[in-house]
Amino acid sequence: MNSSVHQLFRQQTIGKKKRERTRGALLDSAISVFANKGYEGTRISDITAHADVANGTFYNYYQDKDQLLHDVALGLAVEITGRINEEMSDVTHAPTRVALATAKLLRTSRKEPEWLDVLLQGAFIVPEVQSATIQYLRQDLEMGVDQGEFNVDIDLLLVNQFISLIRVAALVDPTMSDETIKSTCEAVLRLVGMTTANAKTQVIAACESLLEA
Amino acid sequence: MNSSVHQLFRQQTIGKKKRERTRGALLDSAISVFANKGYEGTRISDITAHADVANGTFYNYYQDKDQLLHDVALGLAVEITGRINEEMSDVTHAPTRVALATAKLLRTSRKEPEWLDVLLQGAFIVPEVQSATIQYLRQDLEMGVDQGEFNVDIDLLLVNQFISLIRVAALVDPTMSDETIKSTCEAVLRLVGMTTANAKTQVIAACESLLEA
DNA sequence: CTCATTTTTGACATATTCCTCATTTTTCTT
DNA sequence: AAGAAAAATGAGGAATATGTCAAAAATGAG
Repeated sequence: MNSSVHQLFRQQTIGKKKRERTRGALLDSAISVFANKGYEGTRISDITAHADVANGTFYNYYQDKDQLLHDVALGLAVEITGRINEEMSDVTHAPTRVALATAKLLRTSRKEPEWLDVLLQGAFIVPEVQSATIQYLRQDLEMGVDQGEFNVDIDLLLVNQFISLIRVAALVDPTMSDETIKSTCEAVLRLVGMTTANAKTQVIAACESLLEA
Repeated sequence: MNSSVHQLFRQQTIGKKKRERTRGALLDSAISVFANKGYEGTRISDITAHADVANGTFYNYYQDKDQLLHDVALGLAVEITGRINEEMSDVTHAPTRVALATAKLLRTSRKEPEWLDVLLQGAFIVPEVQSATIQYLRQDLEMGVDQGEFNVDIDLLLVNQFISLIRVAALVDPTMSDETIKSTCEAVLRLVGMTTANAKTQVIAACESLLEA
Protein backbone atom coordinates (compact mmCIF):
# COMPACT_ATOMS: atom_id res chain seq x y z
CA MET A 1 0.00 0.00 0.00
CA ASN A 2 0.87 3.63 0.30
CA SER A 3 1.59 3.97 -3.38
CA SER A 4 0.52 7.59 -3.71
CA VAL A 5 2.76 10.01 -5.53
CA HIS A 6 1.67 13.13 -3.70
CA GLN A 7 2.95 13.67 -0.23
CA LEU A 8 1.51 17.00 0.75
CA PHE A 9 1.11 16.36 4.43
CA ARG A 10 4.09 14.07 4.86
CA GLN A 11 6.21 16.74 3.24
CA GLN A 12 4.94 19.23 5.79
CA THR A 13 5.86 16.98 8.72
CA ILE A 14 9.34 15.84 7.76
CA GLY A 15 11.69 16.41 10.70
CA LYS A 16 8.84 16.66 13.18
CA LYS A 17 8.12 14.06 15.82
CA LYS A 18 6.71 10.67 15.00
CA ARG A 19 3.25 11.73 16.05
CA GLU A 20 3.04 14.40 13.39
CA ARG A 21 4.60 12.17 10.76
CA THR A 22 2.02 9.46 11.28
CA ARG A 23 -0.73 12.04 11.20
CA GLY A 24 0.68 13.23 7.90
CA ALA A 25 0.62 9.70 6.52
CA LEU A 26 -3.00 9.31 7.53
CA LEU A 27 -3.91 12.63 5.93
CA ASP A 28 -2.15 11.78 2.68
CA SER A 29 -3.80 8.38 2.60
CA ALA A 30 -7.16 9.97 3.24
CA ILE A 31 -6.73 12.11 0.13
CA SER A 32 -6.25 9.06 -2.04
CA VAL A 33 -8.97 6.97 -0.51
CA PHE A 34 -11.58 9.73 -0.32
CA ALA A 35 -10.85 10.60 -3.93
CA ASN A 36 -11.18 7.04 -5.15
CA LYS A 37 -14.01 5.69 -3.04
CA GLY A 38 -15.79 8.89 -2.09
CA TYR A 39 -16.25 10.07 1.48
CA GLU A 40 -19.29 7.93 2.21
CA GLY A 41 -17.78 4.91 0.57
CA THR A 42 -14.50 4.86 2.45
CA ARG A 43 -13.93 2.68 5.51
CA ILE A 44 -11.53 3.54 8.29
CA SER A 45 -9.69 0.35 7.42
CA ASP A 46 -9.17 1.56 3.84
CA ILE A 47 -7.25 4.52 5.15
CA THR A 48 -5.13 2.66 7.67
CA ALA A 49 -4.30 -0.02 5.11
CA HIS A 50 -3.27 2.62 2.60
CA ALA A 51 -1.15 4.35 5.23
CA ASP A 52 0.51 1.08 6.24
CA VAL A 53 -0.52 1.35 9.86
CA ALA A 54 -2.64 -0.86 12.05
CA ASN A 55 -6.33 -0.36 12.29
CA GLY A 56 -6.22 0.88 15.85
CA THR A 57 -3.72 3.58 14.99
CA PHE A 58 -6.44 5.65 13.38
CA TYR A 59 -8.10 6.09 16.75
CA ASN A 60 -4.95 7.54 18.25
CA TYR A 61 -5.50 10.53 15.96
CA TYR A 62 -9.14 10.91 15.11
CA GLN A 63 -12.45 9.92 16.59
CA ASP A 64 -14.17 9.45 13.24
CA LYS A 65 -14.08 10.05 9.51
CA ASP A 66 -15.67 13.48 9.88
CA GLN A 67 -12.74 14.90 11.77
CA LEU A 68 -10.32 13.45 9.28
CA LEU A 69 -12.18 14.95 6.33
CA HIS A 70 -12.21 18.26 8.13
CA ASP A 71 -8.44 18.30 8.53
CA VAL A 72 -7.71 16.97 5.06
CA ALA A 73 -10.01 19.29 3.18
CA LEU A 74 -9.07 22.34 5.21
CA GLY A 75 -5.40 21.58 4.74
CA LEU A 76 -5.92 21.28 1.01
CA ALA A 77 -7.93 24.49 0.91
CA VAL A 78 -5.23 26.44 2.71
CA GLU A 79 -2.47 24.96 0.58
CA ILE A 80 -4.16 25.43 -2.77
CA THR A 81 -5.73 28.86 -2.29
CA GLY A 82 -2.53 30.05 -0.63
CA ARG A 83 -0.37 29.04 -3.57
CA ILE A 84 -2.65 30.51 -6.17
CA ASN A 85 -3.13 33.78 -4.35
CA GLU A 86 0.56 34.19 -3.84
CA GLU A 87 1.20 33.69 -7.54
CA MET A 88 -1.37 36.36 -8.39
CA SER A 89 -0.39 38.99 -5.86
CA ASP A 90 0.51 41.51 -8.56
CA VAL A 91 -2.58 41.02 -10.73
CA THR A 92 -5.20 43.73 -10.18
CA HIS A 93 -7.48 43.27 -13.19
CA ALA A 94 -10.43 41.26 -11.93
CA PRO A 95 -11.24 39.29 -15.10
CA THR A 96 -7.58 38.36 -15.36
CA ARG A 97 -7.53 37.28 -11.72
CA VAL A 98 -10.63 35.17 -12.10
CA ALA A 99 -9.48 33.53 -15.32
CA LEU A 100 -6.01 32.93 -13.94
CA ALA A 101 -7.20 31.53 -10.64
CA THR A 102 -9.56 29.18 -12.44
CA ALA A 103 -6.88 28.03 -14.84
CA LYS A 104 -4.32 27.56 -12.09
CA LEU A 105 -6.77 25.62 -9.98
CA LEU A 106 -7.64 23.33 -12.86
CA ARG A 107 -3.99 22.86 -13.73
CA THR A 108 -3.39 21.79 -10.17
CA SER A 109 -6.15 19.30 -10.67
CA ARG A 110 -4.43 17.94 -13.74
CA LYS A 111 -1.29 17.26 -11.75
CA GLU A 112 -3.02 16.15 -8.56
CA PRO A 113 -6.58 15.22 -9.47
CA GLU A 114 -7.20 13.90 -6.00
CA TRP A 115 -6.58 17.25 -4.36
CA LEU A 116 -9.38 19.10 -6.08
CA ASP A 117 -11.69 16.14 -5.74
CA VAL A 118 -11.29 15.95 -2.00
CA LEU A 119 -11.28 19.71 -1.55
CA LEU A 120 -14.65 19.91 -3.29
CA GLN A 121 -16.07 16.97 -1.37
CA GLY A 122 -15.07 18.81 1.79
CA ALA A 123 -16.47 22.11 0.58
CA PHE A 124 -19.92 20.57 0.32
CA ILE A 125 -19.78 18.85 3.71
CA VAL A 126 -17.59 20.89 6.05
CA PRO A 127 -18.80 24.49 6.48
CA GLU A 128 -15.35 25.69 7.51
CA VAL A 129 -13.90 24.46 4.24
CA GLN A 130 -16.65 26.15 2.31
CA SER A 131 -15.89 29.52 3.94
CA ALA A 132 -12.19 29.14 3.35
CA THR A 133 -12.79 28.35 -0.29
CA ILE A 134 -15.33 31.06 -0.93
CA GLN A 135 -13.48 33.87 0.76
CA TYR A 136 -10.94 34.70 -1.95
CA LEU A 137 -13.33 34.04 -4.78
CA ARG A 138 -15.87 36.49 -3.47
CA GLN A 139 -13.27 39.24 -3.22
CA ASP A 140 -12.28 38.87 -6.84
CA LEU A 141 -15.87 38.80 -8.00
CA GLU A 142 -16.68 41.99 -6.12
CA MET A 143 -13.56 43.58 -7.51
CA GLY A 144 -14.79 42.75 -10.99
CA VAL A 145 -18.13 44.42 -10.36
CA ASP A 146 -16.40 47.52 -8.99
CA GLN A 147 -14.20 47.64 -12.06
CA GLY A 148 -17.28 47.55 -14.28
CA GLU A 149 -16.17 44.29 -15.88
CA PHE A 150 -18.62 41.89 -14.28
CA ASN A 151 -22.29 42.58 -14.59
CA VAL A 152 -24.12 40.48 -12.06
CA ASP A 153 -25.17 40.35 -8.42
CA ILE A 154 -22.64 38.66 -6.18
CA ASP A 155 -24.41 36.40 -3.73
CA LEU A 156 -24.02 32.96 -2.22
CA LEU A 157 -25.80 31.37 -5.16
CA LEU A 158 -23.41 32.89 -7.68
CA VAL A 159 -20.35 31.85 -5.73
CA ASN A 160 -21.63 28.31 -5.54
CA GLN A 161 -22.46 28.33 -9.23
CA PHE A 162 -18.87 29.28 -9.84
CA ILE A 163 -17.57 26.44 -7.72
CA SER A 164 -19.90 23.99 -9.40
CA LEU A 165 -18.43 24.87 -12.80
CA ILE A 166 -15.02 23.95 -11.43
CA ARG A 167 -16.38 20.68 -10.14
CA VAL A 168 -17.99 19.80 -13.44
CA ALA A 169 -14.73 20.28 -15.31
CA ALA A 170 -13.08 17.67 -13.11
CA LEU A 171 -16.03 15.37 -13.52
CA VAL A 172 -16.41 15.55 -17.29
CA ASP A 173 -12.70 15.49 -18.10
CA PRO A 174 -10.58 13.97 -15.35
CA THR A 175 -7.47 14.38 -17.51
CA MET A 176 -8.17 18.10 -17.46
CA SER A 177 -7.09 18.97 -20.97
CA ASP A 178 -6.15 22.52 -21.93
CA GLU A 179 -9.34 22.57 -23.94
CA THR A 180 -11.42 21.84 -20.86
CA ILE A 181 -9.55 24.42 -18.83
CA LYS A 182 -10.11 27.13 -21.41
CA SER A 183 -13.78 26.28 -21.86
CA THR A 184 -14.29 26.40 -18.13
CA CYS A 185 -12.54 29.74 -17.74
CA GLU A 186 -14.71 31.18 -20.47
CA ALA A 187 -17.82 29.73 -18.88
CA VAL A 188 -17.12 31.33 -15.52
CA LEU A 189 -16.56 34.70 -17.17
CA ARG A 190 -19.84 34.35 -19.04
CA LEU A 191 -21.50 33.38 -15.79
CA VAL A 192 -20.42 36.67 -14.21
CA GLY A 193 -21.84 38.62 -17.11
CA MET A 194 -19.11 39.03 -19.69
CA THR A 195 -19.91 38.50 -23.36
CA THR A 196 -18.71 35.37 -25.10
CA ALA A 197 -16.23 37.39 -27.15
CA ASN A 198 -14.86 39.30 -24.16
CA ALA A 199 -14.54 36.13 -22.17
CA LYS A 200 -12.55 34.48 -24.95
CA THR A 201 -10.21 37.44 -25.22
CA GLN A 202 -9.62 37.61 -21.49
CA VAL A 203 -8.91 33.93 -21.22
CA ILE A 204 -6.41 34.04 -24.06
CA ALA A 205 -4.65 37.02 -22.54
CA ALA A 206 -4.63 35.69 -19.01
CA CYS A 207 -3.67 32.13 -19.79
CA GLU A 208 -1.25 32.47 -22.69
CA SER A 209 1.65 31.61 -20.41
CA LEU A 210 -0.17 28.76 -18.72
CA LEU A 211 -1.69 26.92 -21.65
CA GLU A 212 -0.74 26.16 -25.22
CA ALA A 213 -2.43 28.08 -27.99
CA MET B 1 -43.46 4.69 8.32
CA ASN B 2 -44.45 5.43 4.79
CA SER B 3 -45.27 9.04 5.58
CA SER B 4 -44.32 10.45 2.21
CA VAL B 5 -46.68 12.82 0.47
CA HIS B 6 -45.67 12.04 -3.07
CA GLN B 7 -46.89 8.83 -4.58
CA LEU B 8 -45.54 8.94 -8.07
CA PHE B 9 -45.03 5.25 -8.57
CA ARG B 10 -47.90 4.03 -6.44
CA GLN B 11 -50.15 6.30 -8.45
CA GLN B 12 -48.91 4.66 -11.61
CA THR B 13 -49.66 1.18 -10.30
CA ILE B 14 -53.12 1.62 -8.84
CA GLY B 15 -55.41 -1.08 -10.21
CA LYS B 16 -52.54 -3.29 -11.24
CA LYS B 17 -51.68 -6.56 -9.56
CA LYS B 18 -50.15 -6.75 -6.13
CA ARG B 19 -46.69 -7.29 -7.55
CA GLU B 20 -46.65 -3.96 -9.31
CA ARG B 21 -48.20 -2.17 -6.36
CA THR B 22 -45.51 -3.36 -4.00
CA ARG B 23 -42.88 -2.42 -6.50
CA GLY B 24 -44.38 1.04 -6.62
CA ALA B 25 -44.23 1.29 -2.85
CA LEU B 26 -40.56 0.35 -2.89
CA LEU B 27 -39.82 2.89 -5.59
CA ASP B 28 -41.64 5.68 -3.78
CA SER B 29 -39.86 4.83 -0.57
CA ALA B 30 -36.56 4.80 -2.35
CA ILE B 31 -37.14 8.38 -3.45
CA SER B 32 -37.56 9.54 0.12
CA VAL B 33 -34.72 7.56 1.56
CA PHE B 34 -32.21 8.28 -1.20
CA ALA B 35 -33.05 11.97 -0.94
CA ASN B 36 -32.63 12.09 2.82
CA LYS B 37 -29.70 9.77 3.39
CA GLY B 38 -28.02 9.88 0.00
CA TYR B 39 -27.51 6.84 -2.19
CA GLU B 40 -24.37 5.61 -0.45
CA GLY B 41 -25.83 6.26 2.97
CA THR B 42 -29.05 4.31 2.55
CA ARG B 43 -29.46 0.73 3.71
CA ILE B 44 -31.83 -1.76 2.17
CA SER B 45 -33.56 -1.94 5.51
CA ASP B 46 -34.22 1.81 5.45
CA ILE B 47 -36.20 1.36 2.29
CA THR B 48 -38.21 -1.67 3.39
CA ALA B 49 -38.98 -0.02 6.72
CA HIS B 50 -40.17 3.12 4.96
CA ALA B 51 -42.29 1.04 2.60
CA ASP B 52 -43.82 -0.94 5.47
CA VAL B 53 -42.73 -4.28 4.12
CA ALA B 54 -40.49 -6.96 5.52
CA ASN B 55 -36.80 -6.97 4.84
CA GLY B 56 -36.92 -9.99 2.62
CA THR B 57 -39.50 -8.41 0.36
CA PHE B 58 -36.88 -6.19 -1.20
CA TYR B 59 -35.16 -9.23 -2.66
CA ASN B 60 -38.31 -10.33 -4.41
CA TYR B 61 -37.91 -7.26 -6.60
CA TYR B 62 -34.29 -6.19 -6.80
CA GLN B 63 -30.92 -7.78 -6.35
CA ASP B 64 -29.27 -4.67 -5.01
CA LYS B 65 -29.48 -0.93 -4.48
CA ASP B 66 -28.00 -0.21 -7.91
CA GLN B 67 -30.94 -1.71 -9.73
CA LEU B 68 -33.36 0.17 -7.55
CA LEU B 69 -31.64 3.50 -8.16
CA HIS B 70 -31.68 2.78 -11.85
CA ASP B 71 -35.43 2.26 -11.89
CA VAL B 72 -36.20 5.15 -9.58
CA ALA B 73 -34.04 7.74 -11.31
CA LEU B 74 -35.04 6.67 -14.78
CA GLY B 75 -38.70 6.74 -13.80
CA LEU B 76 -38.28 10.24 -12.43
CA ALA B 77 -36.40 11.37 -15.52
CA VAL B 78 -39.11 10.12 -17.84
CA GLU B 79 -41.87 11.60 -15.71
CA ILE B 80 -40.31 15.02 -15.22
CA THR B 81 -38.88 15.64 -18.67
CA GLY B 82 -42.06 14.27 -20.18
CA ARG B 83 -44.27 16.66 -18.28
CA ILE B 84 -42.13 19.69 -18.97
CA ASN B 85 -41.75 18.95 -22.65
CA GLU B 86 -45.42 18.43 -23.08
CA GLU B 87 -46.18 21.78 -21.48
CA MET B 88 -43.76 23.51 -23.86
CA SER B 89 -44.77 21.81 -27.07
CA ASP B 90 -45.87 25.10 -28.65
CA VAL B 91 -42.83 27.17 -27.65
CA THR B 92 -40.33 27.56 -30.48
CA HIS B 93 -38.13 30.39 -29.24
CA ALA B 94 -35.05 28.74 -27.78
CA PRO B 95 -34.26 31.22 -24.98
CA THR B 96 -37.87 31.01 -23.89
CA ARG B 97 -37.76 27.23 -23.96
CA VAL B 98 -34.58 27.08 -21.92
CA ALA B 99 -35.76 29.63 -19.37
CA LEU B 100 -39.16 27.98 -19.10
CA ALA B 101 -37.80 24.48 -18.78
CA THR B 102 -35.39 25.59 -16.07
CA ALA B 103 -38.09 27.43 -14.17
CA LYS B 104 -40.52 24.54 -14.47
CA LEU B 105 -37.93 22.06 -13.33
CA LEU B 106 -37.06 24.18 -10.31
CA ARG B 107 -40.70 24.69 -9.49
CA THR B 108 -41.15 20.95 -9.51
CA SER B 109 -38.29 20.82 -7.08
CA ARG B 110 -40.04 23.28 -4.80
CA LYS B 111 -43.09 21.04 -4.64
CA GLU B 112 -41.22 17.74 -4.61
CA PRO B 113 -37.64 18.47 -3.56
CA GLU B 114 -36.88 14.79 -3.34
CA TRP B 115 -37.60 14.20 -7.01
CA LEU B 116 -34.93 16.51 -8.36
CA ASP B 117 -32.48 15.40 -5.71
CA VAL B 118 -32.79 11.73 -6.63
CA LEU B 119 -32.93 12.44 -10.34
CA LEU B 120 -29.61 14.28 -10.12
CA GLN B 121 -28.03 11.62 -7.95
CA GLY B 122 -29.02 9.12 -10.59
CA ALA B 123 -27.79 11.29 -13.43
CA PHE B 124 -24.28 11.22 -11.98
CA ILE B 125 -24.27 7.46 -11.34
CA VAL B 126 -26.47 5.77 -13.93
CA PRO B 127 -25.40 6.48 -17.53
CA GLU B 128 -28.84 5.72 -18.87
CA VAL B 129 -30.34 8.42 -16.68
CA GLN B 130 -27.74 10.89 -17.80
CA SER B 131 -28.57 10.32 -21.47
CA ALA B 132 -32.27 10.60 -20.82
CA THR B 133 -31.75 13.87 -18.99
CA ILE B 134 -29.34 15.40 -21.48
CA GLN B 135 -31.26 14.54 -24.60
CA TYR B 136 -33.91 17.26 -24.51
CA LEU B 137 -31.59 19.88 -23.12
CA ARG B 138 -29.12 19.48 -25.94
CA GLN B 139 -31.84 19.94 -28.54
CA ASP B 140 -32.93 23.24 -27.08
CA LEU B 141 -29.38 24.49 -26.80
CA GLU B 142 -28.64 23.69 -30.42
CA MET B 143 -31.89 25.33 -31.42
CA GLY B 144 -30.72 28.48 -29.62
CA VAL B 145 -27.45 28.52 -31.54
CA ASP B 146 -29.28 28.04 -34.83
CA GLN B 147 -31.60 30.91 -33.95
CA GLY B 148 -28.57 33.13 -33.31
CA GLU B 149 -29.60 33.64 -29.69
CA PHE B 150 -26.98 31.52 -27.95
CA ASN B 151 -23.35 32.20 -28.65
CA VAL B 152 -21.36 29.23 -27.45
CA ASP B 153 -20.19 25.77 -28.47
CA ILE B 154 -22.56 23.02 -27.43
CA ASP B 155 -20.61 20.11 -26.06
CA LEU B 156 -20.78 17.62 -23.23
CA LEU B 157 -19.04 20.03 -20.90
CA LEU B 158 -21.58 22.78 -21.50
CA VAL B 159 -24.52 20.47 -20.99
CA ASN B 160 -23.07 19.29 -17.71
CA GLN B 161 -22.38 22.87 -16.65
CA PHE B 162 -26.02 23.55 -17.28
CA ILE B 163 -27.12 20.64 -15.14
CA SER B 164 -24.74 21.62 -12.38
CA LEU B 165 -26.37 25.06 -12.16
CA ILE B 166 -29.68 23.32 -11.57
CA ARG B 167 -28.13 21.17 -8.90
CA VAL B 168 -26.59 24.13 -7.12
CA ALA B 169 -29.91 25.91 -6.91
CA ALA B 170 -31.37 22.96 -5.02
CA LEU B 171 -28.34 22.80 -2.80
CA VAL B 172 -28.11 26.47 -1.87
CA ASP B 173 -31.82 27.07 -1.44
CA PRO B 174 -33.78 23.88 -0.74
CA THR B 175 -36.97 25.95 -0.36
CA MET B 176 -36.43 27.03 -3.96
CA SER B 177 -37.67 30.61 -3.71
CA ASP B 178 -38.80 32.51 -6.78
CA GLU B 179 -35.67 34.59 -6.34
CA THR B 180 -33.47 31.51 -6.63
CA ILE B 181 -35.39 30.27 -9.64
CA LYS B 182 -35.05 33.57 -11.46
CA SER B 183 -31.36 33.91 -10.64
CA THR B 184 -30.73 30.40 -11.88
CA CYS B 185 -32.64 30.95 -15.13
CA GLU B 186 -30.61 34.09 -15.76
CA ALA B 187 -27.40 32.28 -14.96
CA VAL B 188 -28.05 29.51 -17.46
CA LEU B 189 -28.81 32.05 -20.17
CA ARG B 190 -25.58 33.89 -19.39
CA LEU B 191 -23.78 30.57 -19.50
CA VAL B 192 -24.95 29.99 -23.05
CA GLY B 193 -23.72 33.40 -24.09
CA MET B 194 -26.56 35.86 -23.62
CA THR B 195 -25.86 39.24 -22.05
CA THR B 196 -26.96 39.93 -18.51
CA ALA B 197 -29.59 42.38 -19.76
CA ASN B 198 -30.94 40.02 -22.41
CA ALA B 199 -31.05 37.16 -19.96
CA LYS B 200 -33.07 39.23 -17.49
CA THR B 201 -35.54 40.27 -20.17
CA GLN B 202 -36.01 36.74 -21.43
CA VAL B 203 -36.54 35.35 -17.96
CA ILE B 204 -39.13 37.98 -17.12
CA ALA B 205 -40.96 37.35 -20.37
CA ALA B 206 -40.82 33.58 -20.16
CA CYS B 207 -41.64 33.21 -16.50
CA GLU B 208 -44.15 35.96 -15.87
CA SER B 209 -46.94 33.44 -15.64
CA LEU B 210 -44.95 31.04 -13.47
CA LEU B 211 -43.44 33.35 -10.89
CA GLU B 212 -44.49 36.49 -9.06
CA ALA B 213 -42.95 39.79 -10.11
C1' DC C 1 -66.41 -19.08 -1.78
C1' DT C 2 -62.49 -22.09 -2.83
C1' DC C 3 -57.96 -23.09 -3.36
C1' DA C 4 -53.88 -23.07 -6.34
C1' DT C 5 -50.73 -19.61 -6.95
C1' DT C 6 -48.36 -15.62 -5.73
C1' DT C 7 -46.41 -12.85 -2.37
C1' DT C 8 -44.83 -11.74 2.15
C1' DT C 9 -42.67 -12.70 6.25
C1' DG C 10 -38.93 -12.46 9.70
C1' DA C 11 -35.67 -15.41 12.05
C1' DC C 12 -31.15 -16.59 11.17
C1' DA C 13 -26.62 -17.53 9.23
C1' DT C 14 -23.06 -14.83 7.11
C1' DA C 15 -20.42 -10.81 6.43
C1' DT C 16 -18.77 -6.32 7.34
C1' DT C 17 -17.23 -2.45 10.00
C1' DC C 18 -16.42 -0.21 14.19
C1' DC C 19 -13.88 0.65 18.22
C1' DT C 20 -11.34 -0.76 22.55
C1' DC C 21 -7.46 -1.86 25.18
C1' DA C 22 -3.83 -4.87 27.17
C1' DT C 23 0.37 -5.72 25.28
C1' DT C 24 4.39 -4.94 22.42
C1' DT C 25 7.35 -2.00 19.95
C1' DT C 26 9.49 2.30 18.89
C1' DT C 27 11.15 6.77 19.90
C1' DC C 28 14.23 9.92 21.57
C1' DT C 29 16.09 12.31 25.62
C1' DT C 30 19.81 12.19 28.62
C1' DA D 1 23.15 2.77 25.43
C1' DA D 2 19.49 2.78 28.99
C1' DG D 3 14.99 3.28 30.01
C1' DA D 4 10.85 6.15 30.70
C1' DA D 5 7.46 7.92 27.73
C1' DA D 6 5.07 7.75 23.46
C1' DA D 7 3.16 5.28 19.85
C1' DA D 8 1.61 1.23 17.38
C1' DT D 9 -0.46 -3.14 17.34
C1' DG D 10 -4.15 -6.39 16.22
C1' DA D 11 -7.21 -9.76 18.41
C1' DG D 12 -11.78 -9.71 19.54
C1' DG D 13 -16.41 -8.09 21.29
C1' DA D 14 -20.28 -5.11 19.91
C1' DA D 15 -23.00 -3.33 16.46
C1' DT D 16 -24.91 -3.19 12.02
C1' DA D 17 -26.08 -4.92 7.33
C1' DT D 18 -26.80 -8.45 3.94
C1' DG D 19 -29.09 -12.13 1.79
C1' DT D 20 -31.76 -16.80 2.26
C1' DC D 21 -35.55 -19.67 2.77
C1' DA D 22 -39.17 -22.59 4.86
C1' DA D 23 -43.37 -21.45 6.49
C1' DA D 24 -47.42 -18.31 6.72
C1' DA D 25 -50.50 -15.13 4.63
C1' DA D 26 -52.75 -12.83 0.93
C1' DT D 27 -54.45 -12.73 -3.66
C1' DG D 28 -57.58 -13.16 -7.28
C1' DA D 29 -59.38 -16.33 -11.10
C1' DG D 30 -63.00 -19.36 -11.72
